[in-house]
Amino acid sequence: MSSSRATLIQVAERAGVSLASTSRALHGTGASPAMVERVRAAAAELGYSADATGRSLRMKRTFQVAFAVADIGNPVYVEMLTAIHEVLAPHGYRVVVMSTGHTVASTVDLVRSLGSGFVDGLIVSPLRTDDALVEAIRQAPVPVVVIGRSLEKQGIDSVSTDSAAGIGQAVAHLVEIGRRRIGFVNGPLDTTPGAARQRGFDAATSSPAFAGDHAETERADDFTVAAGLAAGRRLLSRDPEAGPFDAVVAANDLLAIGVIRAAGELGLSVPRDVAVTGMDDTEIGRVFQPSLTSVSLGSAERGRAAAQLVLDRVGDVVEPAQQIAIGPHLAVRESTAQEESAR
Amino acid sequence: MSSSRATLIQVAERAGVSLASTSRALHGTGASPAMVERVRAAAAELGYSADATGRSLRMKRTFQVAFAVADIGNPVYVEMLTAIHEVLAPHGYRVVVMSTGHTVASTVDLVRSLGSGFVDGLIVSPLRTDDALVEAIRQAPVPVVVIGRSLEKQGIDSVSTDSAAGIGQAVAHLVEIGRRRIGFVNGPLDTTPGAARQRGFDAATSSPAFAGDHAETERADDFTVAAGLAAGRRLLSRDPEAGPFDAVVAANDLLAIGVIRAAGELGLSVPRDVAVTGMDDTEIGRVFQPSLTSVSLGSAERGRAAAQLVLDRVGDVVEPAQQIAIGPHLAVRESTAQEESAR
DNA sequence: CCCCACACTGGAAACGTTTCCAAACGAACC
DNA sequence: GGTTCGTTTGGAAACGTTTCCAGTGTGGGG
Repeated sequence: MSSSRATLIQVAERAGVSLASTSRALHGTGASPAMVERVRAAAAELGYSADATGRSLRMKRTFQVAFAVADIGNPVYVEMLTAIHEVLAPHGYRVVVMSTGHTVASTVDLVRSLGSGFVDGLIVSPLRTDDALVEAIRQAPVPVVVIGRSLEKQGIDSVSTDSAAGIGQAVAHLVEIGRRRIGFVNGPLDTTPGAARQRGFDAATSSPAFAGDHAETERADDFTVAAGLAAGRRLLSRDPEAGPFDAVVAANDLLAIGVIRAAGELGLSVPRDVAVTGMDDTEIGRVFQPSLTSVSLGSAERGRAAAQLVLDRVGDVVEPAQQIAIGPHLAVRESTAQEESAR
Repeated sequence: MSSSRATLIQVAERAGVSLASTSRALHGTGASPAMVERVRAAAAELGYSADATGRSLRMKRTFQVAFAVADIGNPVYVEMLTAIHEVLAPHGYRVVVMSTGHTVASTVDLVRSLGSGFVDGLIVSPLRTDDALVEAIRQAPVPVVVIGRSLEKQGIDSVSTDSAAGIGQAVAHLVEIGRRRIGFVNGPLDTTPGAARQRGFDAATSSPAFAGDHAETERADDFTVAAGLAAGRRLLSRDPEAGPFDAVVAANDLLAIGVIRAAGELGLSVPRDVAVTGMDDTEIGRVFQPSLTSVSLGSAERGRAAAQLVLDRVGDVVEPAQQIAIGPHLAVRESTAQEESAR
């Protein structure tokens, strides 16, 4: 916290050569070995390291990428952040964390703020999307990659997953292990994931393979454990004519954990009485007791893909918008173990 | 992703006034109302927003703060990050996430990299500390706040907690509910938290209040669930003369969860047979079954305090290094419920 | 009626870097 | 030995902003 930093000019003076040569010598190209040696020595003596701001101004590159989500604490986003950082850091890019806020309007503001050019690209995972946001993204002065639903028609780079199909996989798995009366605990329908997952559940339970079986939905206020607990209580207290639920599909690992707790309160054993599936395949679900069967949406993989996409874009590759899709896959664990293997 | 952005010069031309006046009009000070109006209009028409890089270069302020930890995925750090972001964002500061790596050397490198001035301050929570790191921090060209142990003697701003005392609280609580044979599952001793927690356990179990009771330590390879599971198995399979363990203090929530799983495997019920405490009071522990009694070290609070400290420092307040201490406190939950209230 | 103080404006410098351009130098070829 | 080419070097501009300084104009007070 002292000693104002050395500048390139000072290095040049110390080495007794011109500013231009100094820059070249340090940066590496077009300088004689003698010059490089000389400048390096001077730089080392002064403890010089190039000022990022000056360089950014000249090069029109900040070497920063922003990652924006509504809630940085959400395990899914944490996993993405980690993956993004892992991809970007080796390329010399820093990651700036930002919050989209919970409304579309605040997300639009965020995208607009890119106008001040503090970042070379943005990876954003919006909870809700509308035309204004799409338009703002299209107008953005730097590459923007959306993690969420595919925005192919809109001509925007996106990394998506098919969470509807993922819910289908969960339902298929439950049917396969003999469950017939399946409840669905979903989050708010006005969010992109909420809507998609509802579609997935409705489609799966109206398919021929499900014919004759029973399905109902209960909606939680939020994608949290607390909301899942409340919704789980409501759902499992219902008394369908077809008989009690023997399985619950949750739209989320956190909701699933809430549901499992609700089941416990009501004296139901998981998975014996009720099998439960989650979605996102988070660490918290993996270590839970019983460990949670969950549909992985490849959070880390999506993060990596998005980061790579930004990297490509920043490299001036002007191509049509790319759509990358990461397929969901089911990780089967204790919460849906076959009856005989459950202790 | 189009239209090269408008510059202040263009706004000035459009408004038909000088560059200087334009800047003043937008920035707010010393311009006539008419001028402000005129410039504002021009800026709006051009969709102007000031370039962060140019401004940074001139003002010698990046309006960015870095937060560096070994593992961004760790729930404790996520909580800190969230808190830091909440404090900094309203002040117009962006948060850059960085990784310290797992060695002291790489942390030193990171601190040195501050020399390139891409950030106005740094909040770092190093797993391990040595003289080289302390020296690097002292030499750093921007304010650095350390979250971890107190660095008062070294004259470095720090936000610390007394995790040793925290372990003491856990032990006291266990003694209070009648547990007499307490095991301790700790992480690596060569980390700052590992060392402190061991000290805390040793102190607590050698105090008069503990006289006559039994204590043993088992060391996990890491602060993870998997390591906790392995260590838990080892510890609980021991057969002390004093009788089987009726409580385990874990240095960490993740370790605690591993221990609980190990107990389950060995047919031991928590909390009836073995009470278990964790540390950090993470969400994952709160929602676990049984919910985890845990020593809160105030992660969010520490994050907030550190952010505030950086903010003060950036505001040129040159004062002696500050030490902020956040007291630990115990959150009692199901994993140490009294025998009679356990179902 | 003159002068002074004040509010406002414009010119220009500065922040630290990279890179374009021209000049200088040496070597190689005819 | 003169010309040409290629390599290396230095001067200077540029990136976009804020702010110092001097200058202009207006108002009011003497």
